[in-house]
Amino acid sequence: MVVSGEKVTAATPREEPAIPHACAVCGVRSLTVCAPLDNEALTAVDHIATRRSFESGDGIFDEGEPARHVFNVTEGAVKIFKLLADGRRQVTGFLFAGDFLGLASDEAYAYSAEAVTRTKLCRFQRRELDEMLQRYPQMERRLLDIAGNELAQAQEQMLLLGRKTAKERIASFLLLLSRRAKQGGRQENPVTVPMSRNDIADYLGLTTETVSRTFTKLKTEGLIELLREGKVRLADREALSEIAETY
Amino acid sequence: MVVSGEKVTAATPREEPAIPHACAVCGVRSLTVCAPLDNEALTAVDHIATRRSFESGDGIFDEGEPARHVFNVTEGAVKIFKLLADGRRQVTGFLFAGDFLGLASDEAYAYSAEAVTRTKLCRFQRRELDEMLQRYPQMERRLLDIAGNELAQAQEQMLLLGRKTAKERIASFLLLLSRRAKQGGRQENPVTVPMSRNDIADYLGLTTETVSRTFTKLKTEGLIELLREGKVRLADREALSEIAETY
DNA sequence: GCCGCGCTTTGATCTGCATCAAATCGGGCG
DNA sequence: CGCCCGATTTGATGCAGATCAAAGCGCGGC
Repeated sequence: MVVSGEKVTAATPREEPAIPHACAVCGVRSLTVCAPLDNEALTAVDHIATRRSFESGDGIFDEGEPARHVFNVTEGAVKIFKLLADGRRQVTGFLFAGDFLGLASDEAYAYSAEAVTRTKLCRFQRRELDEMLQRYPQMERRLLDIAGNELAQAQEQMLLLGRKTAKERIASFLLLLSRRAKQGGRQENPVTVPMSRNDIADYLGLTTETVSRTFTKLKTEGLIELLREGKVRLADREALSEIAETY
Repeated sequence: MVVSGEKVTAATPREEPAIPHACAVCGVRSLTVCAPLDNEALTAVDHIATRRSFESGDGIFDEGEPARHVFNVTEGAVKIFKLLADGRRQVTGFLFAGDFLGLASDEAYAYSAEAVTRTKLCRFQRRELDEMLQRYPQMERRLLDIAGNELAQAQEQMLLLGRKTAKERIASFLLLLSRRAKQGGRQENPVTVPMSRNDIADYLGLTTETVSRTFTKLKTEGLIELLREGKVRLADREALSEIAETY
């Protein structure tokens, strides 16, 4: 298996250069399924991992496809989504550095995944990772924790989709992004909003227009400031929290 | 009655109870986290389990409460839900015999749980179950599977809440109930709908009135029949599937 | 068997967000 | 630097489902 490198060295069937190993210098390890691993386990994981890069908009996998791989996001942002036959789309999550991608017990992916920004992933054969999980039970326990957190997050999102108003949804979303940025060691305020209005709309069960109008309204009310490069300053976090009714 | 053909360790210092343990005769074991356990493990599980009964409407636990227990539903139906400060409610799931209740890695329950019908639960101290999971890795793997399935189901529900029309939601819901009834060994058609219109509304992100109207419309169109005791006959499953766009 | 009350159904009206439409922005590229 | 095109914002109108209101009904209790 050749890691697709730069064109200049394309002919060489050699693997990555002789860095100790990539996992050893992984900046997001403490956030991932790899967090509890000792050196021996980490070396083993390193041997079954391959790194892949994606440009903004690149598909990573499609719903229904055989789920042969799982991933860790090491850089960038990813959206996962489901489609209806007529093209209606629901974004069921955004993933950032440290997040696990591909958790689903079934044979096939339950959703599609696509890079939102330039993104780097750490990829595993599911079968090989399963062996890992058997060898290192602390890894399996960690994965169960991750699954539990995702489930709680999913339920929070159901509450949002089923019962919150547009304004509450946007406030909740901004606070979620900020919270996630903080826990990933990124800047929490102003927060970077790397996804398009349309992606946000499909995540919040709204339309692009409503998302845009609601941002404008929050800005007019002085609760947020819209900055360059998709950054948003949460000017009155207190008030936003009150509106969101959570976090 | 002793389960025949299984090994009985002569060295066991403890007597088995005169009555076989409840786990041995558990009718839903094959559906639960206990499915992969051998006799020894099952006996251990039996010792840390207590059985509890609930009447329709009884609370089982509340969101935010310290999550000291986890449960298996052995009979009946349970709803889990989250509330907003002003009383808006989102039912995030209905659980039936065989379902696991309380999966959430955190210290506190992420949602409230309440019996929808007369219900029986098998209750574990979370701490004791955790020890179990360490002793019996196949149980932990099973739990990870369960979590994966719940996650997939949650995403399906987000698609429903974010993007489906009222009619599509009701059709999806009826098919889901029927599918779950089948996999739990209950009658799939006509399907029993044990929860109130209001609970259904709070699950589907609608109002009671819209749920009622939509049932009526489906009936008028000949797709379903409303029978006694909350049973619904799916008269044209084909058409319902087409409307639901899934399953 | 009858009563009463909560649940469900049906009806009339209202509204938040969708839809349709069009300007404006902004950033990548020659 | 200026052009171009998709993304965003803003505006006008429509509608699915919410809300408000009032009958039906069905089930448990007596």
